[in-house]
Amino acid sequence: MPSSFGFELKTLQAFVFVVETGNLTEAAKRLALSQSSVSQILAQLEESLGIQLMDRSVRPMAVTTAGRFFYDRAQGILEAAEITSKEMRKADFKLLRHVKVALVDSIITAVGKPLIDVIRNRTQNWSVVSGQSHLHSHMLLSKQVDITISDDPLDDYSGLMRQRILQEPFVLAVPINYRGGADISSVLQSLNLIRYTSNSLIGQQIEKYLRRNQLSPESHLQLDNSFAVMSAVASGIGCTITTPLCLFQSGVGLHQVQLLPLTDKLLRNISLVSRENELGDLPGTIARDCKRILLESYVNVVTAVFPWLSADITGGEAPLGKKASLGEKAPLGEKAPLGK
DNA sequence: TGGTTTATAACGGCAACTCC
DNA sequence: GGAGTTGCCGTTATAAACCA
Repeated sequence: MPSSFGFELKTLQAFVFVVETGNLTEAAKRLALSQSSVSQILAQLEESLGIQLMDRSVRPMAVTTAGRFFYDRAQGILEAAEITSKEMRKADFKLLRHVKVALVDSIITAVGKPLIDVIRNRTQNWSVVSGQSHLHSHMLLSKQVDITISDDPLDDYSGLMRQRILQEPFVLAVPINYRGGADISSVLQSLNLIRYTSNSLIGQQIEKYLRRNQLSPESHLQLDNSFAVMSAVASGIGCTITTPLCLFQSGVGLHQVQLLPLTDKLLRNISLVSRENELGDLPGTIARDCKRILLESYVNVVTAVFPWLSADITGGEAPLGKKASLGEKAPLGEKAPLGK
């Protein structure tokens, strides 16, 4: 099949040899072809490109300006082809070349360092972007990233592989000196609700929950990040509905607020989503590592302060505290197993 | 003018394709 | 599956152009 580019690698090789030797006969020797063949190859190359690469008015023929430009490009193409050829022959695909991961802010703030270490150890090259989860779906579908770790499992799209790495309950966060009733109606009667902005996924989930429970607190304060929300709660401005991970990643001390359970349970899932059949077992491996990291760096810390949360924070199907993240036995409060 | 380099016509080998 | 056809790629032979 003729190449749609107007040249093939072998043709480029011949042209490069002609330029480097300045001589068809010498180039032909290097290529183990006849001088005639090289002459024809060169003529066909010029015809298909529609431009003169060699000046034949002088002997030996000289390269034209266009030819000089094409020579530089041809060298680059041949070098890339050679590298690719060597890499393919080595056939070492245990490490993927470049993996791009999008992480929801709460994950990267809470466990970013160990998680990036995991990605670094599993790939040759990597890049991580953060941001709000609603932006990640488009990036994954348009192949701007390879993996997302966020609270959006992209259930509406096919051809994706999803692995839940954390399930946690939404909770009521109230100032540390709050002494009123523990149910949400009582809390909202005495405290302003500090909301997450409605364009965030977590904000939308909370709004849905409020409508379902026929609660319509006034909207005085709407903030776009967990640090701002939790700082406002800690300083006594009001209460919020959030998750333990959001509190954990906010940087506000766990002892600076009270957490109360929601009577009508609302859960938040953090999932690792990747395109099917593209990355081998890497997504599964990273998902397992994520669960381990979350158990060690987050769950154990949070449940030490709020033991009643241990029943509701799970990774995968089983409660993280009871069956550990990797199917290992690590009761909450005990040291999670290190390493793989 | 002879040696060197390049272009071109004619031809062969081979793989892919078609037809029976 | 085998025979015929086609097109591509390469070769040889040779003519033409260039240079010292």
